[in-house]
Amino acid sequence: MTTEPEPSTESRTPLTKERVLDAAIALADESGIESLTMRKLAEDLGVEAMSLYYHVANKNVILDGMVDQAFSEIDMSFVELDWRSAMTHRAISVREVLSLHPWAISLMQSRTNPGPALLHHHDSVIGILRQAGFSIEMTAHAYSALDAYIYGFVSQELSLPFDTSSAEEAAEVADAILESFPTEVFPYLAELTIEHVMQPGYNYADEFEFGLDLILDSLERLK
Amino acid sequence: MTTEPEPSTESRTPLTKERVLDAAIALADESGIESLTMRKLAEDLGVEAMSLYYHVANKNVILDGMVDQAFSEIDMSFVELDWRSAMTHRAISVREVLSLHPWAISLMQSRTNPGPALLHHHDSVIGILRQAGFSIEMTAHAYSALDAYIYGFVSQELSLPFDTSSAEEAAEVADAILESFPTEVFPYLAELTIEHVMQPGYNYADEFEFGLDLILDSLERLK
DNA sequence: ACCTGAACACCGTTCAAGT
DNA sequence: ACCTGAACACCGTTCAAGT
Repeated sequence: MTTEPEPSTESRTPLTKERVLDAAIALADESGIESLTMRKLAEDLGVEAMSLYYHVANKNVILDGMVDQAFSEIDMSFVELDWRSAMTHRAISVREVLSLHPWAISLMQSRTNPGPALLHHHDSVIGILRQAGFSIEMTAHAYSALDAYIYGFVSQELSLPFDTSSAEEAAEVADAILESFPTEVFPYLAELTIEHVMQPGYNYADEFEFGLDLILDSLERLK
Repeated sequence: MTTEPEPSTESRTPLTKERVLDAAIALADESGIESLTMRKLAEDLGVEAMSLYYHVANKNVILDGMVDQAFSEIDMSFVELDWRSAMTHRAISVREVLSLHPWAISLMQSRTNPGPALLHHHDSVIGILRQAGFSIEMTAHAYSALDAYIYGFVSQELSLPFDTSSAEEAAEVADAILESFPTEVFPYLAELTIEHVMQPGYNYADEFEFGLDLILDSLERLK
């Protein structure tokens, strides 16, 4: 019985901003952004909370870094495709990354310091539209509409209290909501829920590409 | 010099859940959702923090109530219009209310208890689409796409560090971002910023209806 | 019936101090 | 150079107690 636990080799590696960021992302991925406290983060890294302040100025620096890290994970191979395929692939890839890191979209919306990965991503998307012949103005319109749609869809999806690719879970939740009011009071809501959402095979996740195509169809026409 | 300050007539009115909710909304509107603490809210109401727990089970009940209150403020007169005008007017009205209560959209996304005002709103929108001849499936597609777009646009707009209906403020912020990197590194981003965003008369807020029309145009074609 | 004081288990952060 | 203990000014919430 020694008085000190053996120091793990991991905890002996000196801290760096990178290690702090990686640990913050791992913690937020696993336990949710509300579990990301300076004290818990320090614990995961084998140090005291106060040690973190030697490597980052404050918690906001960590949050900004996490967002940019997430953006750097977006698959950029869409830059090789024609504009419409490129927009589709980038939308799917953005959605994938944001679903993998459910904290990212809310952080994005509360933080306003664009990092290098975000700027690079923006530049690539704008470049594709410009090279495809979209005017500057139409490029701005297109980018605004696509981003609003993508972020809005993912926000909605992440805020639903069930896995959107599971028809069973969706049906259960829909059923619970249905039972909270008489169907005569909200007849159209009841109809849509019973005859669509609660049907086997319904998949809210499938709505993503449908809505995306609505926007892309119109853009193609206006090009 | 009396030992007790005169009790204001206001603070003598007994608390109710409604008064707590109204005060919570007033506080969040004025000082931001991060200022809404049980202690500050109690102070505004002239009681101690612990008194609030006699009227509401916990803070989440207040947050849920605030969201539904905001939804009840949406102008419902769109129900009289043809489907396309109705969708446009309801989108504009939702955006207005969410801009008036900047805390509402983030609360909506973190809370999952739909209140009566939200359910009624959903039912009305679905009813318009169904009566206009949209199939159940197409109604689901349309609603999903429109809501994703509306909430996404408002989220983006509220997260920008300037008033989106001010061309001057947008240009200033754009200029600051531009100076954070050499223009050769992100040429397309630089071009869009300099030749569009920083031009006099540019108004990000104007993008809202353009993107909305992209979706509505496609829906009209598919109807 | 309605409100409160004291307490608990948390936060982020500062600062002087340790090695 | 890197880490920490103690402290500060906060949180939401419980509970027994006051009127």
